[in-house]
Amino acid sequence: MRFARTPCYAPVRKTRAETMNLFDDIRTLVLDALTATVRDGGLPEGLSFDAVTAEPPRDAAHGDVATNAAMVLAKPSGLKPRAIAEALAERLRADPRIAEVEVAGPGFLNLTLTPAVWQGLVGTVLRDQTGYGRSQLGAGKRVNVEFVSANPTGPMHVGHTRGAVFGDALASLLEYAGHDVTREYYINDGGAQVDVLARSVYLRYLEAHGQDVAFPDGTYPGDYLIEVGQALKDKVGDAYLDKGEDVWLEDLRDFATAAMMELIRDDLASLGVKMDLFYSERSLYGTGKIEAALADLDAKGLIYEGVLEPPKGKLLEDWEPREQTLFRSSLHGDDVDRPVKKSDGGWTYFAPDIAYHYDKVTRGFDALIDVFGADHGGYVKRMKAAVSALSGGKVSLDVKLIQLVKLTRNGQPLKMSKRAGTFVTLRDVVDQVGQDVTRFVMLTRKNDAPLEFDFDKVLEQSKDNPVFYVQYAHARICSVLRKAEAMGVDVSDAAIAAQDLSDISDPAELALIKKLAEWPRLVEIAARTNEPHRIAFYLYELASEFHGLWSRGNDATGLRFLQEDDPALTATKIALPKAVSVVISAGLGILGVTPLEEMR
RNA sequence: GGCCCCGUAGCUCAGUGGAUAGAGCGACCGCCUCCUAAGCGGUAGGUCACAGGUUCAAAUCCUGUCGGGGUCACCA
Repeated sequence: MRFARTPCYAPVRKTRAETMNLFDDIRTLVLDALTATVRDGGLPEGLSFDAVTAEPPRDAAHGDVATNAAMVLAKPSGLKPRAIAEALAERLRADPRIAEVEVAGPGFLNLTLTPAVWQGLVGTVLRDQTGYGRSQLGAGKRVNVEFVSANPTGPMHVGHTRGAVFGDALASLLEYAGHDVTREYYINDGGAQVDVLARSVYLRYLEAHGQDVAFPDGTYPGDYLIEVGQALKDKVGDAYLDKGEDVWLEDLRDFATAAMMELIRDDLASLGVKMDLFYSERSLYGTGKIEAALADLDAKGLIYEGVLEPPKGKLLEDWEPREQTLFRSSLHGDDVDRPVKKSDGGWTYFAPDIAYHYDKVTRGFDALIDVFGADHGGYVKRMKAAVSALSGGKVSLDVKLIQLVKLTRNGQPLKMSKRAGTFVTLRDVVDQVGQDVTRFVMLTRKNDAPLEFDFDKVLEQSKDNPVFYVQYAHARICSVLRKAEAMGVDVSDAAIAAQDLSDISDPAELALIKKLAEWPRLVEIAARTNEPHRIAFYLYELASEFHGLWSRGNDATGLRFLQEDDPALTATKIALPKAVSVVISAGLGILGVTPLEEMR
C-alpha cells in the first residue's frame, strides 16, 4: 500500500484508500503496520483487525490520534500489549505524517501528527469546500425517510414542527453521507377523522350561507375551516344546502383534505421543508393494495383467524374474546399478534400501514426510517415486524420517536388548549422566531429527550443560545474576510488554498484545525446513528474553538487573522477562519439553516 | 401489571466500549487604546439512580431493582 505513504497534505488526487477522514487514514496506516508485523512474524497469522480503532483522544495530552490496536490484539495473539505496541510504534514512526509515537496507559498508542498534516487539512477544506466531510458511507444505498405524516385535519402544531425539522435534517444528513434519500409524508386520509373534517367543513359552508351553526362534540371548531367553507360555497353555490351526507360527504372528503394538505404544504414551506412524495392512505383502499400486502404475509403463513389473549395485568371490563384476522407479528419480534381487521370487517389502521410499508419495500429502498411522535412508541414493534416479514429481513426499519416540545416564554410554561384558543401552531413559532432559529433550536436535543423551547431565550443573543453563538462565529469570519479584502488580499478560496500555509503553526491554531479534522468523522457517526442533533452540538464546539482563538488575538497579536501592513501574511492567516466558515456552512446547510454574514 | 423511552454537576443537557466523565446556565475571580467583549480565560461543583454480570477496558453492552414519562384488542 505505497500510496498510504503519500503525505495527505500533498496536492495530489486522492487515492481510493485515502479519504477525507483523517482518522480513517491513520487507521489504514495502523492496519498496514499490523499487516507488515504479521508478515515479519511479529504477530500470528489470522488475526482479525476489526476491533482496531483510531480515534481522537478526549485529552489533548494523549496526542492527536489514539489507537487501541495493542490492547485488542493482546489476547488473541497471546502477546503482551506493550510488546505489540512497541513493534507497531517502530513502524509508525517511519511514516512522514507521524511526528511522535507514545505507548501510554494500558496499551494505547498515542500518535502525534506533524504540523504539515494539519496545514494540509486546511488546504483540503478550502479546495473541497462543503464537499469536505461528504461521505461515501451511504453510496449506493437508497433510504426512505417518512416524517410529519400529520392528520390532514388542520394546521401543523409545535409537536409536528420538531418532527418536521428532525426528519428533514436527518434526510439532509443522510444525503451528505452519500445516501439516495426520499422524503415522504403519509397522509392519514383514510380514517374516520376525515369524515369529521368533512362534516366540520359542511358546517362552515352553512355558515358561509348565513346560517347560524353550532359545533357539537366530534367536530373541528377551528377558525381555519371558515375560509374552506367559503371556498366550498364559491365552488358549489347552494348545491349542498339542505342535503344529506349521502349527497355531499364523498365530495367534501376530497375537498376538505385537499384544502388541509394545501395548508400543511404551506406550513412545511415556511419551515423550508420539501417533501419528495405525499402518499395517500386512501389510495390504498379499494385498489387491492392492502389485499396484496396481506396476501404476501398470508403466503408466508403469517395471517390467521384467531382470538387474542386479554392484555396482561390490565383490567379491561369490556374485553371479550373475539375471533379476528391477525398478523403473526410475534414471529418477527413483536410481543403479541396484531389484528388487521376490525369486528365490523373493516381494516384496522395497521392494515393500510402494512400496505404502505409494503409499497416502500417494493420500491426498492435499502432502509426505511419512520419519524413518529413518542406517543406512538407502542406501535414500533409491530411496524418493524411488518417490514421484516414483508422484506424477508432484507430491508431495515429504524423508527425515531420524537419527544414533546415544552413551550415556554421567559421560563413560564405556555398552557395550550384547543378549546381556549391558546393552541400554538407551527406558523406561530416560525412567524415569531424565524425559520433558521426554529430549525436550529429544534435540533439542540436528542430526538428522544424532551425539548424546551422558550420564545424569549431562543432570540437571545448570547453564548447560551447556540444558534446565535454559531452564527456569530460565522459572521465574525465574514467580517475578517471583508477587511482582508479591503487590504487588497485575494480572499478567493483558490488563492488562499494555493498558498504555503506553514505559518499556521501555533498550538492554538492547530487546535482549531484539529476540530475541523473531526468533521468528516462526526458526519459518519451522526449518519450511522440517525442523529442529526450531533451536527448542532459539533457546530457549537467548533464555534467555541473559533471564538477562543479569536480572543487570543487580543493579547497575542501574532494570532490575529488580520496582520497589519502585511497582506501576504494576512492572506495566509485567513486560511484557517475561512476553512472554519466552510465547515460551519456545510453543517448549517445540513440543518437547513442559513449562515449569517453579518450581525450588528 | 406488560412493553418502550429516560435517570450524568444546584439547573438544562452532551457524551458511535477507551485513559483523569464534558458544555451552557447559575456562583466566584480576571480580560476591551487591539480583527465584532453579542466574546474570552480561570475557580468551585460528580457514588454517571442502585446492585450484579460480560470485557484488557462500562456512563455506554446484558440482567434485576428503584424513580419519572409514554403506551396498552375491535382509534387514527
